Amino acid sequence: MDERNISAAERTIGYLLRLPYERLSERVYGALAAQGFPDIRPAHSAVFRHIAGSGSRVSDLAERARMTKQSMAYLVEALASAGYVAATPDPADGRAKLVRLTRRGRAVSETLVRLSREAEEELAARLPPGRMAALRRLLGELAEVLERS
Amino acid sequence: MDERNISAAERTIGYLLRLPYERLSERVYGALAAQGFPDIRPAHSAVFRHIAGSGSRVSDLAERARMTKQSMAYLVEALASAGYVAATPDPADGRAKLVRLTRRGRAVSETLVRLSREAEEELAARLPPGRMAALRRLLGELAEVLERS
DNA sequence: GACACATAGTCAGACATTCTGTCCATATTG
DNA sequence: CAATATGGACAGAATGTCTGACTATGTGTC
Repeated sequence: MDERNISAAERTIGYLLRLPYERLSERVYGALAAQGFPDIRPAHSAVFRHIAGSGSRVSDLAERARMTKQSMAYLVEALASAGYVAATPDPADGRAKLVRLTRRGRAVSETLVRLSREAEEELAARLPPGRMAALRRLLGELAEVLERS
Repeated sequence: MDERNISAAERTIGYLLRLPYERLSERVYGALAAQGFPDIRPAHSAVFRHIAGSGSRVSDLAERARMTKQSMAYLVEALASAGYVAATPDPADGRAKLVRLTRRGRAVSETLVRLSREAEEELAARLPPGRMAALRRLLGELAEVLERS
């Protein structure tokens, strides 16, 4: 059996999910760097994706991103020292601090969403009409099932 | 805007791809560990996924996995010292060596494919009939488009 | 055949991203 | 108030990736 071209049957669903994910990441974070945010890396999306407009606690961010508090704190610290987020004490809890996006952080967040949408649209244009919408719909259903566990 | 529950419109396609990928990875590599291969981690899939039955060069593996020779050599070395692969000189090229799966390496490869299929089937059972097949088909089309670039 | 260039692999070092374990300060609850 | 839980910080480690520099071998041209 020649595995140079992995047969369709042997492509795991994980491989099929990972391939486009990585290509999109490369593209989006490359473009983000070109637009003046070279220090934002894919790992930081865990923060941008989950942070609330009113600010979030590190613990909350960690839980939503399914990582340890320490790992999330590392990401937040990097973003804070680069001016993308700022932390203020949580008035409701003396132990906690609220992490908020700065203006620059909001710019990153909006740019990420825009670049991702653009990448998706360009990819959609290379597929038969409706395919990308169907894919998005299916992935949404899958996410719903997964979030329920 | 409350971002605690990311609205469907704001879910990037990257996020939608990444979510199931990560859940599947956790599950598959957790099960693999439980079946006696605790030292195989997701990064090693770059080797298992691309290695040819007749053996592959490190450079070839690196290129197919889209990583540097050095990074691939690091993964191969870890697998070699744990007995999952073995390297022999390439008779056709004195600079090169051929990396081959050992019996134990083939067992891992087969187990990975099986576990992934099982995970996919169980997930499919939690979706309306046909959805997983449709998803796989769409991801296959997407991969075809992406490989062409 | 010699030289120039390309390729396979290695060594060294760096960095990013995660983890575990430990600890302190503050809340919460019986 | 005592006991426990929680938010966060500090220290250390493992993993996986990169760049740069290097050696040895192969390839192609004169």
